[in-house]
Amino acid sequence: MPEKLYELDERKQRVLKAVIDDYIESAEPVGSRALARKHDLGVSPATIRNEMADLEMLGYLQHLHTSSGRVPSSKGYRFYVDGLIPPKPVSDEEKALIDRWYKSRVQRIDQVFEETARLISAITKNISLVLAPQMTQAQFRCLQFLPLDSRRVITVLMTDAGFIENKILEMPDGAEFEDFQRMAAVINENLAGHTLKSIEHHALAQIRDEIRDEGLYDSALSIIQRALDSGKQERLYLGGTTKMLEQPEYHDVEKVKHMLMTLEEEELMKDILRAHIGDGLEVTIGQENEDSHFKDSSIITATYHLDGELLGTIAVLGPTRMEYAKAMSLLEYMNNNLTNVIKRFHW
Amino acid sequence: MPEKLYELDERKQRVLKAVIDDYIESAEPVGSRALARKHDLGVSPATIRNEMADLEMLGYLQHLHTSSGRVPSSKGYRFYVDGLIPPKPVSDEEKALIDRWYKSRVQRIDQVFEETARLISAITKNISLVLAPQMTQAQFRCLQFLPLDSRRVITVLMTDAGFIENKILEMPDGAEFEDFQRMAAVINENLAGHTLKSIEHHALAQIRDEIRDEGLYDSALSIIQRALDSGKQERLYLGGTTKMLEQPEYHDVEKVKHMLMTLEEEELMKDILRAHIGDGLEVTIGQENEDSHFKDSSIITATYHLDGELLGTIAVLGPTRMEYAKAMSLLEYMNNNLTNVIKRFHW
DNA sequence: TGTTAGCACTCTTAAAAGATGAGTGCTAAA
DNA sequence: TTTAGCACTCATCTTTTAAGAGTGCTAACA
Repeated sequence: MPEKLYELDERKQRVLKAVIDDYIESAEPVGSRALARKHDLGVSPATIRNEMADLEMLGYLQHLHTSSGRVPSSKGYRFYVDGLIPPKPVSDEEKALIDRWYKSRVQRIDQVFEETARLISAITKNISLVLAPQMTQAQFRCLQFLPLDSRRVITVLMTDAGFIENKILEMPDGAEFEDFQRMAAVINENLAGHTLKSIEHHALAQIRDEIRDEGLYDSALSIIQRALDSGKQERLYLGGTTKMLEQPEYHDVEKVKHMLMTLEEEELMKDILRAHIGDGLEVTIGQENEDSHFKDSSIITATYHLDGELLGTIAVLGPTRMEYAKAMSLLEYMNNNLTNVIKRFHW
Repeated sequence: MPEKLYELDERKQRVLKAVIDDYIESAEPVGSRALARKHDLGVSPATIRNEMADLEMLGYLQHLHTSSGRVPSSKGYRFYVDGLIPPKPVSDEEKALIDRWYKSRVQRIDQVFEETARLISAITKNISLVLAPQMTQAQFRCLQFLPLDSRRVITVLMTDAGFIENKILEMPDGAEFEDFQRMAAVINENLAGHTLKSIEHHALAQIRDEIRDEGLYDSALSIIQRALDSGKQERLYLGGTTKMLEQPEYHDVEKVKHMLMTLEEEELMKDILRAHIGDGLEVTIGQENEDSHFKDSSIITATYHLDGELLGTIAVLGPTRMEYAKAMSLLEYMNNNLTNVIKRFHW
């Protein structure tokens, strides 16, 4: 049966696309009559009924109740996303909006991520997630100490991606600020250009040799350690928890509560995003989600890079009935844009 | 009529208190029979009915519909809060929880505020707002420059309350890093101990005299300006948007959406909190709120201080039917506690 | 053989009608 | 002044009814 290869003939595909387009727009189960009226498929409702029955048998559509129209299944959406989806590029107005938005709101680099999340939510009316770069991927640029008082110094750590972290440290007994400055010189010489990750594992040994003083070395070690620590975790920015209420799927407070509580589990959400990291755009639909919390949600992720280095992930999370075309092209655009915006903070 | 002075005799007060206690707990309009059963007031439902009718005439209670029990009015809550409220101190377990919470989660000072908001929401199941100190109130401690590359320096600004802000700046043409260091010395000598606010207005003139170079002075000025800018605004931390869904008042998505959208207007919320700043605990109930968005909400605020200096405000925002006793004592406790926690970051 | 019209049937949703019950207000008696 | 009693009001819950959208199947048609 060569039919097997192309399970869906051209008309079935047209019907499927029409059903999904309709459902995405209306959030109501779609019936044969309405379908025949809106999209002119050139056949009668009865024929469409037959096609829909076939599509249901094949698993692309679902019946909620014996009566009442059909709704796409995960498999249906999958086929739609993989082949039927109409391109819906980001409009010029939207591009202009995005540009203006960044220009007016972003000062510090963490605001880039915050505003990116907000922007994605504003445009897609869905929840957005932005996983900001692990600083471990970033390269060490320099570490400086500033005297604070007789017992403390401020450690300022910089990476090549424009991140600056600071931390107040107690000086060990007997140490002078000059010792710290000497240490900084040694450290900077040895570590410049290394990724933060590799610092942890290798480069410290060399420093040990150069700093003769055991006690000072130990505190240097713990200082770097602690300075790195705060930069180590990826940060997750969340947007659109208000916007999502506009989706009819969340007109029930219980569902909202459930979703918000899930989103609050930051580690879980990070894991999910990390698991989705692939190259470019990745769409995970309903049942395809491993986590049971998201069996009726879809997640679209895009990973952004800088000079070939993986930096992070941006994502849209919403009901399976989602404007995939729009969300996907937006993420793609934001993806490229984000790289540019970050570069402004990069030197 | 001496009665006028004490509009409510002792029994009326007991009835009012019982009604409010009941309503706060159940969120259902309370009727005379149920009241007589639960609280033993020693009189029959009929008598209570009469008392309630009086209380309604006097404006302390309200009728939703001809039938169905009574609900407290803003005036009723006001009387309750001012005189009837049963003390409900923070329990030892809660104190322990708070202590552990801070110890395990707080590293940087901004986390203090973030976690304070989260904690208040967790305990009161209501929205919490924390208005973090204006850094303008804080005292300038020192400003340091760090070389970044040939064209840029990193500016690090410290205040006595432990805030550190940093910012990357372009060096003006012809300037050397040594110039910046010289400038830092001048600036530090002149500004140490001044509040950030006063710096803006006064102290800069002296610096002008000491730094002879006009061009350098201008850039110094803009540097300080920009470094201060980011610290100038008060920051608002918001917590409990998920927790609020547990209140029956927010079982309607439209109300939730409305509230969340209002909360998103950061400047509006800041203004409201600023307007509420008084000494110690302040309770604003329902209609007493000037902003129309909060006519059926209550806001409890507490301001926290450090060494007599106003630092900021913490607040609980919820439906008028709120556990005032609990929220008030919690805020009072957090208030003191916050001062201690902040002191850890203070030197 | 694929397409279509027709029709019985299903099931949801909305509106109407009734039943229940909590609560009030008033009157009259204690 | 307090209380019991009773008629009355409304919200709410359940049941009933009606309407409408949609399906599935059969038979006719091109």
